[in-house]
Amino acid sequence: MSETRAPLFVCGATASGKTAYALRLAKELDGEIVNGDAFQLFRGIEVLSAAPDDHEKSTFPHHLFGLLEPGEKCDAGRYHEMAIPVISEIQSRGKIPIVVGGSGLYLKFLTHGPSPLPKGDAKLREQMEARALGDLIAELEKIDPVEARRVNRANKRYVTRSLEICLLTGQKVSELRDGWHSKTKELESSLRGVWLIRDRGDLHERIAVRTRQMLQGGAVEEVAGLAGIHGNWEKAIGVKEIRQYVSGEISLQQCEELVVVATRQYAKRQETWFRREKWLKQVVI
RNA sequence: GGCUCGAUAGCUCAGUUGGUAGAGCAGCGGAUUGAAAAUCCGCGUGUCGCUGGUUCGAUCCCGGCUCGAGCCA
Repeated sequence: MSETRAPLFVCGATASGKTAYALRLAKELDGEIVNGDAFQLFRGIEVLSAAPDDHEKSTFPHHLFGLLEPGEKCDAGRYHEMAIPVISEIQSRGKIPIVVGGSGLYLKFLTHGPSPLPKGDAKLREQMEARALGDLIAELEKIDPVEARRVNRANKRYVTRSLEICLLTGQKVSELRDGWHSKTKELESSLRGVWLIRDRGDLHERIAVRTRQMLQGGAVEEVAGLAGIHGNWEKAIGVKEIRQYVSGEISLQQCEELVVVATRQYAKRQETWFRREKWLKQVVI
């Protein structure tokens, strides 16, 4: 794997202009685009997830877009498994993989590698979901007191995950995680990537415009068309709001306002994530 | 024209028997290696409409004015 063909990461908040930036890079560096977005993996929600359109995709090879059925399950680990062979295949052809996306956790699996922790167990999670938070914390306390102190106890999902790992491995999560974290630190000097930063007001404006285009450009039809199909895709911003609109609970204008707000909040969380990735080169647009 | 009610944070409103005020939402900040566009945590940002009066002290009480809603003419 030649150094010059190492993947280049293009990160940034939603609506910051990653797609356009990546296409320019692809042209400049003779690269190919690899999706780094958790929701653009799914087929049938291209508009809702702001995936690149056919015209954009026609200029350079695009990988990992719309390859999952809407009903399929996915997680950061599966994404990693799918992306690694695609990236090496691009490199083997002498091209540079340009990974574009805003899903911090998914990208981190690519940049830092997956931890040796076991993947989620749906059945176990269902059981734990039914239990009280205090009960889960008490059990975690018995198995791994260090983790019980360290985990965000207010976040049932994180407590559940910690306990899940203990139960599946018979080991202490805290020790498993510590070992892995210490190993990934030195990796960062070899990573290449940019974080596209846009002025907050400008970003909000772009979110407002894009949300309107999305709702008028087919997102409502996409959501309506997938009625009855359950899976990860339903957690995309806009699904809940569009369903409320379709059922007549709220007006289209209210729907638009709610989606805009949710998108702005998401963009802020993304910036918090990328701010922590010190290896990313900041590019102010 | 008369009467009544309202005017407090970006928005919707609560409150102060007179000691310069607080909720929700928005906003801002943070956490986050296998659900992540998820999930969770922290932070109040204010000429209390304007103007006189009473008072040691007024956002609160009294008068006037402005704006808004309603009722009566």
